[in-house]
Amino acid sequence: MQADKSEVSKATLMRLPSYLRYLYELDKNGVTTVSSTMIAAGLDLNPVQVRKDVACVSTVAGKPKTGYALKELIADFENYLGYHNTRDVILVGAGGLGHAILSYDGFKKYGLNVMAAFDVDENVIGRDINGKPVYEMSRLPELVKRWGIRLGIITVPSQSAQEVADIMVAAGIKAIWSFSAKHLNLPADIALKHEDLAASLALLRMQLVSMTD
Amino acid sequence: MQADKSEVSKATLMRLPSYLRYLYELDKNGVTTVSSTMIAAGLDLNPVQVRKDVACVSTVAGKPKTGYALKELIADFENYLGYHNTRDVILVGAGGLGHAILSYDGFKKYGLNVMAAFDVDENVIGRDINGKPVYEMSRLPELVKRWGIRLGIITVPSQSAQEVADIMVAAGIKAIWSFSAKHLNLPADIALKHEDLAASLALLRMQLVSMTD
DNA sequence: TAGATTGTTAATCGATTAACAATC
DNA sequence: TAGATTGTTAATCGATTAACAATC
Repeated sequence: MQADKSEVSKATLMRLPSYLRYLYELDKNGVTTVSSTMIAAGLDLNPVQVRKDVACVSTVAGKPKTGYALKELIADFENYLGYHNTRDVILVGAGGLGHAILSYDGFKKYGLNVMAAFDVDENVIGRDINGKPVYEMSRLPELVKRWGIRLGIITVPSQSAQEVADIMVAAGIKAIWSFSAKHLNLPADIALKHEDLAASLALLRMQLVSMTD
Repeated sequence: MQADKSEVSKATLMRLPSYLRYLYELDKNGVTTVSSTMIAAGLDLNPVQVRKDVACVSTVAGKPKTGYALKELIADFENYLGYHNTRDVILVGAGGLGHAILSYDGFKKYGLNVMAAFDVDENVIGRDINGKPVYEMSRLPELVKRWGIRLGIITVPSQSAQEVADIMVAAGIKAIWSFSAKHLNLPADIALKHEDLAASLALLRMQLVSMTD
């Protein structure tokens, strides 16, 4: 019943990876069919919401009384999320967080391949982090074009984030994943996802305060 | 006009830190008053939304025609977000990401002080990361109680995340900030914020695909 | 058959945006 | 005064949840 991808809500899209992780777990435990009720219980969600979300992704209907065939459902999710369709990306800012991301091989299973990093710091340029070369910033445009890169990760201090984003966009990058604490002004046709840890923290602190103070 | 904190929506709460960052920038540039229109333009938001958000936080009304007094507004935001009210926290999992967080001193300005880290890896236990000691996991309950810690950060591999969360809760921690790709089952009275990078990535990839494929 | 489960339509809830009176 | 701006009420939009017929 797979819907047109543009019709799937942002909220649904962001839940899909957690469904898939749960399905992998069930699969590892030898489960062969799964119901919306089971998924909902496992992830603290509403069963109706699970059925709606699954309907966006799955190519075959679930069976009343039994639920969904697990292997099929996993394949549908992987396919929908493009986990087998690897995309090359680059990263700018080989500092603490950049280093951690370069060292983390887990993005590969999400279909993300970090080709290289870029930095302005002489001390890291030319080095190798987890097998990934760190190049001088000035080489970014050339290599982005050569590799056909469309997604860039920003892990630089906030005061440099806008400048780096502008360089990425000029080089032809179409989507930016930023971990810098800075609002980026970008052309409307560039996709942007900003990880704002201060925002998360504000939410968590307030929950904590309202709960026990 | 400061509203009861529990009435402020999650969405508003998560925007507050980005407002404050923008206000700091204006202050640095010598600006003394700011209008909702200006903030909205700077952060790509709707001016009405800005006025509503500001009303949740500010203790004085804005002036028609001129806007808000910048210094006052900054103080109100800092106060509301508790940035001067430092909270001690601990972190479990001194791997790549944990290391990056321990090395990052920027959380201090958000009122977060990472006291120490815990791990099970013999190679990091006893070491010091950015002046913060790494202790054996078994010492967590004792130190959490001694220091009165109420917030814990989880940066362990996903297969250990639930176990670590259970240990934290048993030790008296009331809020968990998790970076592990795993849904955590927790008592209802524990606050949880899960940073799901796979979810962010799903959103970004889909924007990219719908835009240019 | 009876009962658990799916898929969908309708109702509700929450957040954003539009409209507008009040104000400096 | 005229005009820009605030603060609030009403309308809209989007996402979640409830209700329920269809189905194996």
